[in-house]
Amino acid sequence: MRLVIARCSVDYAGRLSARLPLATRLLMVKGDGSLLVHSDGGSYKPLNWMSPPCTLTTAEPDDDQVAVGITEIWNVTHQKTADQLIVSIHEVLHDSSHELGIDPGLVKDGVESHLQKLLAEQIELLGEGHRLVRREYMTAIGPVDILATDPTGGSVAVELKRRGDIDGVEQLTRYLELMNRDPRIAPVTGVFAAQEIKPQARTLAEDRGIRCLVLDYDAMRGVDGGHARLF
Amino acid sequence: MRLVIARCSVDYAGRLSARLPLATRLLMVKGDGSLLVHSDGGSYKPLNWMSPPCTLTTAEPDDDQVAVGITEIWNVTHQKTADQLIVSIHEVLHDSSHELGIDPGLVKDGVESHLQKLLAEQIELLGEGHRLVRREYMTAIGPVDILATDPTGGSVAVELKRRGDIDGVEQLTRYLELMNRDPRIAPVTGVFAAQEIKPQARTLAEDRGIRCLVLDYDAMRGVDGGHARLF
DNA sequence: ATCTTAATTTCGGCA
DNA sequence: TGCCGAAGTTAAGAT
Repeated sequence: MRLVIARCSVDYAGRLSARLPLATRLLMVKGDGSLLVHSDGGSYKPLNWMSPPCTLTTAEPDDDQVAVGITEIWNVTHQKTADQLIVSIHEVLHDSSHELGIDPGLVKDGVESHLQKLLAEQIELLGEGHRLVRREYMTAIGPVDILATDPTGGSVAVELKRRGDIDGVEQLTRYLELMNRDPRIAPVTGVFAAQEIKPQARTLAEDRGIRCLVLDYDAMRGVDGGHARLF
Repeated sequence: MRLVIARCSVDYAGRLSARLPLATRLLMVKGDGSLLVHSDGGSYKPLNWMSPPCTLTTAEPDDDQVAVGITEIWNVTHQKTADQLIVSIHEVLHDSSHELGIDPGLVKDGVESHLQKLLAEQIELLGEGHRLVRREYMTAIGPVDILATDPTGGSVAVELKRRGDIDGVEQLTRYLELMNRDPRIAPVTGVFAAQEIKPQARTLAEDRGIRCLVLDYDAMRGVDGGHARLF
């Protein structure tokens, strides 16, 4: 990885056109040739960037460019889309290279897929006598997170979210509409399950006859054998 | 901005738990105290990070930590959510600080508004005999991107997206419901126009009697007189 | 300030 | 490989 602090301007031409006026910024050149342009604020998104696979070539400025103070030009071109990022460097304040090696990568815990797996294993959290039919039950407009049956043998469609807001209720509503048109599985009732359900989402769901279920992730994981938390 | 290259491991505890095993990485400390952890690959998203507003404190490792080779501990805590990022540093390979100043920011050109302008100018892409009524036609629940008339004099509401997915169909459906209740403009038909329409969105749209239209941005820009690109 | 919508989204999973 | 949905989404615009 190469780190350059430079006074520069940046032009991007690709899916849109964009320009960064002259200022001092960090240019991060990664091992795969990709480039990030970062300022000293904002959050993790760079001011501009080029994703791999891409190639970086440097060029000498022409006379006009020298006249306005440009000392070096970087041209980063995407290998498939031909998107282009052009960095006009006026002054280099720092330049260092570092060998990082490949990264083992991030290990996550506590995402929706895990919650889905736990609820499938502990399907009676939906109520006594419930049975799992299958996870990711496919419909024409997408997969229902969990399909189950209630004690009477009726179908139950479960939409699962980490945080339950209105979008999730809308999503479940679409599934229920579609599935209730299919005589093979109708009637289907809905359960909206999340670690946290926002009041507006609860109101909308209950107005539509959808049952809300708040899940305790830690408790569910505890039942699962309780592997320790990080801290 | 402070740039540190270090062998380190990172633990995050907040909305989820995550861990980065020991490896050499770039730690970028921005002027607002936020921290990005970057590897030498991937795209612009860091391996892990803490968004502002947050505070960085450093601590000496305890005896156990010294025993496993930790020389320094960084604790980055979000000021509102109490999310925590803990960097256990084993070895510092580079450490430099740089004054960047505030950035003038990115100037963009060529997004959805441009597509809307082009379609308004080339309204017959909706079909022969169509006429523009107006862009950004206001309704009680928000502006319809384009309102036009078809050859029979009926109203046509157009929802425009760069990428057409289900949300856009829902949005247009709401507009159509509302407008068809207004006897002055009813009946109104819908057109869902985008550079790319996802299959599920197309299914939902056609199920609701909404016509789908795929737009070729480059061709539309060419017809527009072909104003020059940046390069 | 809060909410809604777009993004040069990126990222992971599954057909 | 391509499609689809989630993300510690982030960011910009409107209310």
